[in-house]
Amino acid sequence: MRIGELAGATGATVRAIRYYEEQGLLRPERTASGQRIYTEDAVDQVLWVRTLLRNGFPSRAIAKLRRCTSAEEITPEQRAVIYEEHARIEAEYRAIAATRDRFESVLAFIGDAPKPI
Amino acid sequence: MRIGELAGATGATVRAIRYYEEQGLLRPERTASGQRIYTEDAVDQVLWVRTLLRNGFPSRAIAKLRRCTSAEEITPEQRAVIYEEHARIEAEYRAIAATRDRFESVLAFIGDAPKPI
DNA sequence: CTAAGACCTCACGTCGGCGTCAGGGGCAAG
DNA sequence: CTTGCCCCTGACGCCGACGTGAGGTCTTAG
Repeated sequence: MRIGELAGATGATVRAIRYYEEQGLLRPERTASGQRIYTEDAVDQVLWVRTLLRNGFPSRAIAKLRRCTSAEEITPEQRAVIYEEHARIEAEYRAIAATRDRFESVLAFIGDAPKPI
Repeated sequence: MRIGELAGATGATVRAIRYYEEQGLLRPERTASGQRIYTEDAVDQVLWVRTLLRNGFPSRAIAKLRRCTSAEEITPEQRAVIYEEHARIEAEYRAIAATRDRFESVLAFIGDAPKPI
């Protein structure tokens, strides 16, 4: 598929997809004339990349993990990135959970009475 | 307390605290010579502001919520902000939880074998 | 063959949350 | 009184994840 189709399938913009490639997150083939050609897998890859980005992953961390596909060896650096990011995401998860709880208790009062935030 | 003490008590930098004021998130008193004076409450306020910012709240949303303190009326706009941000944080919570789970399953394999991300 | 799209590569603009000077004022201790 | 530290107001810098042209090329429908 070409870039426009991939964009449509993922909800990303064309510019964003080119940006992901620039950051080493995607490696599409090229036609003789230079147009990018993506496999079907790219859809899931882009969706996953966007999930990670939304969750605060720096694109460099994603790029480092990018090469660990099924049967390959995992490098110590990749292992470090995984531990590091896991810790970060665990902390973020707890923070979000706390904030969400606080909002829910606020919502329990809204509709009737105001509540301080 | 003065700004340096507040910074020490909250882990924020002096610059950050001045920035929060610039965005309407804090309203310290001033001495005759212009120095900022904070009450004890400011510590919790700053901590809460930073929690919200870490959780992806735009500072303008925080500013809009800032005025709804205990006994006051809540405006429709504030109500809207609360619902809106609650939806956002709920979505983010689910996304983070999913990513965390994915990482945990990866971690279950690391140390022994590589696992795709 | 031609015209409309879709695509290409630079390359500068934007936005939020501060960092980081520059240049100057306030204040408690010795 | 002066030394040293904290404080003040601008104002520019930075970084990441794109947006937004400009100016040219490719592809495909008619």
